[in-house]
Amino acid sequence: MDEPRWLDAAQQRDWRAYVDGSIRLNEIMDRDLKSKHGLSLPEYEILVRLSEAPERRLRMAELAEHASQSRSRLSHTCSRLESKGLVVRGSCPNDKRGVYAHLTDEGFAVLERAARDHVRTVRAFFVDVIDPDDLAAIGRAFTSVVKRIAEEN
Amino acid sequence: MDEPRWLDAAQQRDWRAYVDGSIRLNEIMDRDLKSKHGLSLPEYEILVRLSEAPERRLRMAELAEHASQSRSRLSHTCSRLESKGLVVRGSCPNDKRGVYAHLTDEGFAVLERAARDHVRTVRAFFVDVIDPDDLAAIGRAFTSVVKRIAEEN
DNA sequence: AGAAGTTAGTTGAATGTTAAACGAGGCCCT
DNA sequence: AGGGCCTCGTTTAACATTCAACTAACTTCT
Repeated sequence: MDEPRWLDAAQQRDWRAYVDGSIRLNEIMDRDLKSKHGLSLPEYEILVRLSEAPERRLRMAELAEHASQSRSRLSHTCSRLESKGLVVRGSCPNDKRGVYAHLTDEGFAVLERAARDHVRTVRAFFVDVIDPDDLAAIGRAFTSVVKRIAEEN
Repeated sequence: MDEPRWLDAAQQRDWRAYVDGSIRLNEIMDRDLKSKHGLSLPEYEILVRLSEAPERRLRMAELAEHASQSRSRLSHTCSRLESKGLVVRGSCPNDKRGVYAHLTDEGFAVLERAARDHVRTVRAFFVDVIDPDDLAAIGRAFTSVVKRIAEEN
């Protein structure tokens, strides 16, 4: 039965502030991108990762990993992005199972415009409202979290 | 055209660590609750808020606010919870438009069991892998974020 | 009182996500 | 070569979420 170690009051307060804030922050980002650029946050994330990759393309599995999405979800989302003309999929020369997702010029253009607004929102609701030291702490903390989760598997 | 203030390298790193970590953390929590207790994370959140309310009940709008969900979403989710027998809805004496969501005894029992596992997961992947000072920083930071978002409207 | 405007909550349709199953190709071993 | 096993990406159907429309009830103003 084994009683768990419950969080103390301060830990609980901090954890909840995070849970709450992160949900609301997500909503804001999503709403903002959708209304101004017709992109959902996950779609935006995909475009970002592609834009940073060499030749602006990535294998589906890599892209899924970078964008923290399931493969299935990525597959669906890419289909949508493809039908909007922001991404094209092509086959992979050395591995015939493989598929490259490639950011189109239009995709890049949309992303460039979206990123301008996005960074303003990130500042307005996150970076510029918190202490720089706290931002660094967040960076450290979530880097540990990501590492911990990666180890799990 | 008004060039935005882009994030510097450190800010970008920290922001991304957070985005990445929070997505993955959510997935872990959700998967864990689902597999062990048949609850999604949003469902769990609803039960928690109800359990803490006086008489274990809240008006739909308050509950939506506490659980950071849209009213529509809450309505659907509550229907599901109701059909599982974890929640019942009843009418509100003074405001006839109003509806109370009320945690059932079974809902409370399910929550109690789920919470034990949940806190372990929260510790294993979050609280116990980060520095206590960083946790405090997270608390401060996201409290500001929530406040900032609340002011927006 | 009663018209106009607000707020509470739900609904249904469109959209997005998840979970499981699948086909196709690669890899390794004998 | 070919059997067994793994990975790649997609597909389908079930499920959850969003968005806009809606009813009912409260409020305000005259």
